[in-house]
Amino acid sequence: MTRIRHKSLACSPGCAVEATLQYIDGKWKGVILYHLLHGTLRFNEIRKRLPNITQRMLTTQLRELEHDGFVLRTVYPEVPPKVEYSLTTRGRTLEPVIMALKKWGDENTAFGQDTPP
Amino acid sequence: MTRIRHKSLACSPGCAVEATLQYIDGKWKGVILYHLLHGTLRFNEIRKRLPNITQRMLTTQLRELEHDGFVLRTVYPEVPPKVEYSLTTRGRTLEPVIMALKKWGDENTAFGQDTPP
DNA sequence: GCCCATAGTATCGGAAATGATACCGTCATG
DNA sequence: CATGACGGTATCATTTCCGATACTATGGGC
Repeated sequence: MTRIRHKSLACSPGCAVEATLQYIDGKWKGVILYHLLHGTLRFNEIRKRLPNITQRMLTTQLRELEHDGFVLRTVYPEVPPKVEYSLTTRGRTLEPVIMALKKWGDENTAFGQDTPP
Repeated sequence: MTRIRHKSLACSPGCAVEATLQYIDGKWKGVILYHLLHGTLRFNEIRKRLPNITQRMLTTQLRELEHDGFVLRTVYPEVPPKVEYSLTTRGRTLEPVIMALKKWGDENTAFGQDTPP
């Protein structure tokens, strides 16, 4: 059910590079983590920030991030449901990585913008 | 023929993160770039450093890296063939990204080793 | 009674990424 | 004349990922 990533990983030195990439690949995880760096968000709040993601994708990506220990999922027993997502301590260790990605993207692609809510 | 990556990219702010990831995803590119950071390498030298990659995969990944302007491919008209791969200036701009990935991997996974040739 | 919001699941199908395997050309060596 | 080194291609099968769509539960407001 939960995807079986992080399989063989049989490179030699630069293996650490691959290992890290395995965690943040998946088309949406990078951005999700980026947004969570700025604070706790509810499910639909994340969704608004990722206009093209489907509900299913967001759910699975969040589940994987949770499974990998980067994200904390807090369910409030209310109706309508309320679920908050935030970074764990381990999740925050990815900050330098995410920011390096962001920086490169800003400087080398057509995305130097930041639209505040 | 050449894969059509870098498609929609319709996230809002953290888009730059995704944009960068699109270039270095692909299961092998990260490591390839990492090894090339240390200097020019021939085809089979790279292959030795990535025990599990198939010839086809190495070729396609290198072609994509070349297409994206990160890698320079130099063919020497000799027999047997000799082809060298090195980073372009643009390729070197990825160094902080690669090193951030490497560092995180070293500190947070079971890959704190570096086996010298 | 009916609709809405929230945070999901379930199911299906297609596209894309990766892997396995076999083959190619040329010259040097034995 | 067979073999090996090097840097590939070609073809096919499989795995994996991703998207579209439909469905669910519950309580509050109208």
